[in-house]
Amino acid sequence: MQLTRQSEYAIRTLLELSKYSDGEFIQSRAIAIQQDLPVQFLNKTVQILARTGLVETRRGMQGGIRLAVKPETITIADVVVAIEGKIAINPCLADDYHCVNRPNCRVHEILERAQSAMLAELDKETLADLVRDDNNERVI
Amino acid sequence: MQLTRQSEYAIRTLLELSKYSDGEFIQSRAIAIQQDLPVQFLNKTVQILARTGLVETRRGMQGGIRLAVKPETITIADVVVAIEGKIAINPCLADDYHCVNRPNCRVHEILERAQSAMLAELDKETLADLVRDDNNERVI
DNA sequence: AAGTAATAAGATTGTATTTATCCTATATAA
DNA sequence: TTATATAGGATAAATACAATCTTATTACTT
Repeated sequence: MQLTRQSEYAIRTLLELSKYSDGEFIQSRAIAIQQDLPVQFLNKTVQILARTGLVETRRGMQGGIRLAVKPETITIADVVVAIEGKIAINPCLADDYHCVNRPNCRVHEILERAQSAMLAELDKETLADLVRDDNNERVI
Repeated sequence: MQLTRQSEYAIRTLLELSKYSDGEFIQSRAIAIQQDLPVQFLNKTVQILARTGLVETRRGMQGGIRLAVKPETITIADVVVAIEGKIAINPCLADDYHCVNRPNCRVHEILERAQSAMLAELDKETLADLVRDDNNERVI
């Protein structure tokens, strides 16, 4: 329903991975330290990203995480949708929500417009855009 | 953090009141029936709207609720902010949120831009706009 | 003055969601 | 075969959301 912390973590994770986009696997622990995120929760987040095909993972020694696609092709909206599923800023915008006022409801219509405006904004920026302007230097 | 059902209820309530904007007090029960909302919860919502000055209430017989301002001057954003307080579509946008990446954080920046786009959309429409196009006829 | 009708306000409850953490399993390289 | 890293399930703690209950307060009506 909303943009959770996990979405933010996912963005930061992918942002971090974008800095290394030359095929090498980065350990989740390193990302967690770098971006100050709880490791275990980050691992859960990575699992989701892996299932949706945004990252590739490798277990065992020399294992870790890497982008599965070019950072130019992933928008922030892509990341958010990967984590949250279909967005609905208000319950009445959810697919399975039954409302007596449908389908001709001005409230619904306006909320939907607001949501679209938000998602459009998130769809403007790719990971590549972000990493280009990011102030956080690569430390490790 | 998000646009709750209570926000939607508030919008619907004010929308309903806008249909009668000639100074008469409408009972919350009538609004609840008209818009299919839980009465007690609606009363809570009205209390908030009253505190923020959007509606006036009167107790006792012949009492009820009415708009405190003209429907042309209330935007949907006004209503949402009245109910939710300062909006933050992501925890990192909250005022009291401490983040190591501040103040130079691209993620924060983009989320903020998305939020602004959303609020701008909600700020475009007033209650008067809504009631003009509303399909729900006044029944009582 | 008493009774009735309406909202105000505080307390409480139930549920769902969010944000983790723990533990065991599985894969992989050295 | 051992050390290392993610996978996945279970669970827990915290928070938020939605709703209800109860008692007060206000105000008209008779």
